[in-house]
This record gives sequence, structure tokens and C-alpha cells, in this order.
Amino acid sequence: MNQTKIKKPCAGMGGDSEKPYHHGDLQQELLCAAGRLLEESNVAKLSMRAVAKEVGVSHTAPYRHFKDKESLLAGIAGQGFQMLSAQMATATATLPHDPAGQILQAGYAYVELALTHPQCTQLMFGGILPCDDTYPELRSAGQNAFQGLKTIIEDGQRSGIFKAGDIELLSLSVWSGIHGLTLLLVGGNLPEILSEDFENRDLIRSIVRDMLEGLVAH
Amino acid sequence: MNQTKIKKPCAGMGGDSEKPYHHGDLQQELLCAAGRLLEESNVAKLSMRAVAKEVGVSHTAPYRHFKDKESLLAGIAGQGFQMLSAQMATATATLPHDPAGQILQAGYAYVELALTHPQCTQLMFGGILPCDDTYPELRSAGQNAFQGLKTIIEDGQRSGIFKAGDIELLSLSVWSGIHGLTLLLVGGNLPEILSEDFENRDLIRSIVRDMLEGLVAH
DNA sequence: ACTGTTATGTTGACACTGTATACATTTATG
DNA sequence: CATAAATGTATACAGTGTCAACATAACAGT
Repeated sequence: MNQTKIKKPCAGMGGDSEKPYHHGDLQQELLCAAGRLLEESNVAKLSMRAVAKEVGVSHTAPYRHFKDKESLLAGIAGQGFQMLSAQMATATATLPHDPAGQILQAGYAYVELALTHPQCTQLMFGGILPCDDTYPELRSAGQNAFQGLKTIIEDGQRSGIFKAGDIELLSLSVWSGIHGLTLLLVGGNLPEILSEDFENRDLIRSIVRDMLEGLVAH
Repeated sequence: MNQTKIKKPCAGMGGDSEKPYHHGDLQQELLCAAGRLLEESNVAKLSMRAVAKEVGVSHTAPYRHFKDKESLLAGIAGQGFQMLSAQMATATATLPHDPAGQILQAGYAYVELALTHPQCTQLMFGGILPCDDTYPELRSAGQNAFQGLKTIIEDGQRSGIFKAGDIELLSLSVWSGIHGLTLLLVGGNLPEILSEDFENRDLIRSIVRDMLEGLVAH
């Protein structure tokens, strides 16, 4: 058998100088494979043993890197939060002096990332992972993403575009709107709700416009 | 053994005239017990066998009433959607001619119901149940709840309080905002995000105000 | 270079899960 | 009362998470 062991580092993160132990970075490979399998079905059907098999190790090998299944799931969610805050940052950076435009761009990014990894999104916000401080990485990652939004709001207030008010509360309004639309889309709850079929970007644009202008008539 | 078989119908729905078979309405009792157990942990840890034991039947008895575990979960979610649309209806009814107030009341009701049954809420919107038409009851229930919101918006437009525009899109804006806040609260994602501790009702009021007035300065 | 310690991977076992099948019992219906 | 349908039980099996015992590879210190 001329089948040599292939090392695919799977996601960036490392040059090939370090491959400290038997396999090259099994931990990362497990996370990656688990994320892939997760999207192929759903969190309830993801099994530790299937992940191990996918990577080609014994069914208990993952336990050297993750205390239990929940811990592996937390790792996947952590990756998701990192991607989220990265996406939000680049979306914001594209329109340096247009807070309203930044919100729209962030909305696009948020929704599109979530729709690319719907099961991961559900995992990040879906209450399977405990809310307490069991996995501190998760909290800090979420906080990081929110910080970007606060900065947008603050900029908008300084330049007189946005109304005055508690920055965190205003940011929460925006976050809630985008987050709610995103989870309705990801959960597939919109077809049952909207009689017409809209493009996702149209929905986002509509919601962002309403958020900016408000509902009341002038 | 003077231990007679106790019939507890558990949730309204029936007079005691009909108790068609061996147990009195095992289906409903299973749903009820499952909902209870669900809230005690989370959907990943809810087991069919535990539900059966809780009700006091053999571990295969539930399969006479639910095709599989997913079907039982769908039943729980269905109950949740019914409660939701009922709550929304009564919340709306309390302030007959005040669309803005109705939105606020509906928001209170939405959030508070969700926080009373957090795991059920996650189940309703969490992507464990399939999005397609496998469980039609779910879709119709969700549609029903959304209909109430559309009526509020329509009333508000007719009385000149709300701006003109596609009713479904405007309703979606409101729904998204409330839904997003709700799921952030239920998922425990807010403590990691807000530096200060707010009362839930304060958050809802703040978001509803922002939705009505908009973000832009006048 | 040898040794022991640590990090990592494997094998085997166990209790528990979802669920199919075969059987038993109760109720409804003729 | 007999028979069919509805409902509950007993048993069995493959798949799951995870623990304990063992194996090996990398490293640290002599």
C-alpha cells in the first residue's frame, strides 16, 4: 500500500514547522471535521464517534483533546464566534465614514455567515451549551463582536447621524434586529410567515431602513 | 395494594367524559412530562425512555403515539407555538386602540413566555426540527402568531400612527427585533455583552422605542 | 544513549439510548 | 360474545458517550 499519511491542517493557524505529536494537530482536525459533520445534519445527530472516524482515529482519541462531547461542541461554537467577529470587522472596515452603511454591511455579513453555517449558528445561540462561565472563550468572543457594533453607533452619534442615548442599549436594538432576522432565516421560520419570497438582502435592507427611520409616521 | 390508577389530564383540553383507552390520554401526558423534563436540562439530554419512566409506562409505549423522538419534540414545539399565539392574542387585546402599546405588550408577552420555557423556545426556533413540511402543525402555528402582529401594524397604518409600507416587511422588522432580543436573553448571551444589568422590561421598552422612533437623529 | 515522565492514541468494557419485532391486553364493534 | 383495532409490554440489537487499562511516541534530565 503506497498510502502515506496525509496531513491536512484544514484551517490556517499553523505553518508546518510544528506537528508536535503523533498526528499533526489532531485537536484542530477534530474541530474542523466536527464542524463539517455538524452542517451535514444537526447537533442532535452529531456523534463523537463519527467525528473520530471521519478523522481516522479511534473512537476515544478525541477525549485526549476534549473533556466530553459538550466541550467539543463548545470548540465548534468558539470557532464560529471568531469567524463572526472577523467578518463583522472586515464588513465595518469597508465603509470607514458611513455608520449607517456599516450597519447594513454588518447585517449582510452576519446573515450570510450564519446561512453558510446554519447548524453552527444554532449551536452558538441555541442553548445546548451552558450559559454560565463554563466556556469563557465563548463569552469573550461574543463580547468582542458586540464591541464593533458599539463603535459604529458611537461614531454615528459623534457625527450627529444617530440620536443620543445609551450606546449599549442602542447597539442592542440593532443587534437584536439583525440577530432576530438571522435566526428566523436560519431556522427556516420565514417561509411559513412571509407570503411572498424575498431575497435575503432585500429583507436585511428593509429591516435596517426601518431600524434607522423607525416605524412612526412623520 | 390499594393503589388505584390515577388519571391526571395534566393540561386542560378535555373533560373527563372521554378516556378512550388504557391510560387516560397518554399522548397528552407524554407531551406534558416531556416538556417538564426538557426544561430541567436541555434538548440534547432529553431521552424518550426518561419520559416514559416519568409517566410510568414501558419505554416503548410512547411509540404508539409518536413515530420517533423527533416527532415527540415536534409535539412539544407545537404546544409552545400554541401558547405563543394565545399569549400574543391576549396581550394585544388589552390595549384595543393603541398599536404602539400593543407592540410593547406583545414584546413583554413574547419575552416572558420564552423565559418561562427557555428550552422549549430553543426547540421551536433552534433548528433541531426540520424546516421542511414534515410537521405542518408547526408552520401553521407560527403563521398564526405572525398574523396578529400584521393586524397591529395594519391598524397602526390606518390610524396614521405608523408609516406606510409593505405590512409584512414592517411586521418582520418588529418581529425580528423582539425575536432577536428574546433569543439573546434565552440563550444567556446578554450578560456577556451588556456591561450593566438591566431589567428585561427595560430592555424591551428600549428596543420598542428605538423601533418606533428609529435611530437617526431628527 | 538510557531512563522515566508526559502527551497522546488504542482496545475493551459498560450503562444507556432509540427503535424494531413479537407478544399481551384492553377497548370498541359487529 | 367474537373479532379486529388500539394500546401497552418484553425483549433484542446496534449505536452512543465515556471510563479504565494498556501502548507508544516525544521529550527532559542525567
